[in-house]
Parts: sequence; structure tokens; C-alpha cells
Amino acid sequence: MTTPATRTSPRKRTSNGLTAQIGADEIGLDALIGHAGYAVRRFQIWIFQDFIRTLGEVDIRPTQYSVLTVIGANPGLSQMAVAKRLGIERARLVHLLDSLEQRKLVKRIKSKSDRRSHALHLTAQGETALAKFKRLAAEHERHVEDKIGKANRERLLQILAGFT
Amino acid sequence: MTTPATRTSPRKRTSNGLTAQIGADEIGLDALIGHAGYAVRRFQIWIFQDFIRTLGEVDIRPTQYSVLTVIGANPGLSQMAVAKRLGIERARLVHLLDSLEQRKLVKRIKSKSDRRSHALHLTAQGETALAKFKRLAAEHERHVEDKIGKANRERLLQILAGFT
DNA sequence: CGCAATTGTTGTCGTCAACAACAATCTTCC
DNA sequence: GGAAGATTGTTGTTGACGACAACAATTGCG
Repeated sequence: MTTPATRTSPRKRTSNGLTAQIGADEIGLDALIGHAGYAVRRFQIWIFQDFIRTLGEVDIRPTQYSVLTVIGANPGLSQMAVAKRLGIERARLVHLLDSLEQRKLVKRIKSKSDRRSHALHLTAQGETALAKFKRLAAEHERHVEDKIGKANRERLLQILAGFT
Repeated sequence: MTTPATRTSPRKRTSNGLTAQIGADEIGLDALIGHAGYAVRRFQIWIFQDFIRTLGEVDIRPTQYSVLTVIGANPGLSQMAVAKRLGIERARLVHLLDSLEQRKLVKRIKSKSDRRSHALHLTAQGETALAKFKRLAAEHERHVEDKIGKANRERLLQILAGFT
């Protein structure tokens, strides 16, 4: 937990001779505390690890989940549209869909109105699978609540609503 | 950042129009909204990009900045201690320090008390450089304030304080 | 002393963002 | 109607990053 945030300057003389070995929990972060990016990075690592662990039994990672969710809610989207909406490179989405298609969760249907693009749909298997994924994702979300508190999670979502 | 330049393809329905092409901003996220992880991921991408851009003139990335800050505040630390404190693999820290040492910002001093380890220090050049980095980082932090609001940034730091 | 643990290092593997190039196809404009 | 330009999906490369495994040198402990 390492909460002694009030520590200021734990430096011990080391300039030439003996090296002062300090425990990791005694090291001052100084300017790092107060940087939103640092806190957000650490939190994002934690939250992704919990997501990956909670959905480990179904082998679904956060990005895969977001793709499935968007396709499920908007059948027929093109790869370009999905990529743009989720902030994923379309080059990257190709591999993601290759994987999901091999697992029979998604299918690419050649669009007749624009033969360059594919209309993305969930398979029947994908629909039922996504339902299970959503239950597990909800469980993960409860872990977040346990970690930072229900009210804080709500506030967090509210603060960051503009980025979704 | 959900690039503002992606204002493309305002077309919505092709002439024969079987497949409905929708603009990216009209796509429903459904279950994705309400997931803390998704919002945090998008926010983290935005904040890192702004950090990288704001400190682009000095070519310092977030991880490099965190390493320099910790060493600056705690001279003489071993690589192990820095890695543990920042949640970086010690294997990864090797390359980070190689780069920073080549740029004459950091020096590894062989510890006499434990000849396995190195005591990490900023060079004189590193000290003055870090001062400049901190000014630019503060500017970046103001961008965050502009984006989500001063009060929200404070609240965010408070909520995520346990992860630093 | 001898053996386990630690430290820095090297290497591999997989994820992810950012680009670049390309063929097929569509749109636009002359 | 047709050439020129843009878009879509695809392949490939690069670099940052996290996770692991193995290794030599060194330390610490039984």
C-alpha cells in the first residue's frame, strides 16, 4: 500500500563512499506526485491487469472486449468506422479481427454497396459469448469499486466522460 | 485525443445504400460507457501524447522523466531500488539508463559497499536539464487542467493517490 | 566454508501505437 | 466517360513497453 506520502526527502549521504540502501517504500517521489499522468498510468496498469485476470478464463483482453462490444451494439460497421470510434489503428484492427474471426466470434461480410469494405457482425456464438464477457466485465468493475470506492469510481467516470 | 483531423467522410448513405455507413461520432458505445478501464485508457493515451508533445523539444518521454525525477530526489539509489519504486522491470531500466547515460544526464557509480550495484546520480548537466524538464512538465500539467478542469484534476489525483 | 539470494545484464516474446506502402475500389471533377 | 485523387483493407516496419528467463559477479547467511 505504501502510503507515507508525507515523506519529503529521504536522501542519505552517498556522494563518494558508502551507498545508502533505502527500501523502495521510503523513496520520495517528489515532483512525480502531483503529476496526473503518473497516477493515471499506474492506475491503468492495475485496472488492465485486473481486467485480464478477471476475464482470463475466457481469454479476452480489454481491446478485444471493446471491439466486440462496439460491433455487438452496431452491427454492420466497417473496420474503418470501428477503428475510428475506438481510437485503434485500422492496421491493428486487422489482426484483432483475424483473431476474433478465427474464434468464430465475429464475421466479416463483404459489403455490396462498397466492395472495398467489410460489414462486421457478431456470430450467434459471438452473441452468447459476449453476454458472458459482459458479466465478467461487470465483476471486474466491482473490483474497481472495491479498490477506489463506489463514489470515487462514479466521479472518475464523470470526470473522464469526455474521452469515451 | 480522438484526433480532430478525422473529420472525414461526412457521407452517410451511398446511392443505392444497403449498408448504412455511420460517422464515427454516432456509433453507440453501449456497455463500454460505464467501464472505468476504457475511460482511463483513452485518457492515459491523451495525457501521454500531450506529455510527449510538450516535452518534445527536449526529447524526454514520461518514463524517462519519472526515472530522472526519482534519481534527482534520491541520489545514490541502486537500479533495483529505482525499478521497484517506479514499477519498472530492472531489465528495462538498464536500457533506459543506457540512454540517459549516453546523453550525460545520469551517471552510474560503482558502489564500494556492494560491488554488485550502481549508485545512480544526476550529472551537473542532468540537474540543470531536469529543472527545464520540470518546467515543461508543469506546462503539460496545465494542459491537463485546461482539458478536465482544475478541480477535476485535483479530485483525480486524490482518487488515484493510492497508486503512486 | 558452501549455498541461496541479490544485482545488473542480455536476450526473447508479445502487446501496442505510429507510419509507410500497396492493390482494389470508390468519388470527384473535367 | 475517363483520369486523378481519396478511401478501405492489408502487409510490413519501427520503437516503446511489460513479462520472463538465463547468466556472471557478488553478497549474505546458515
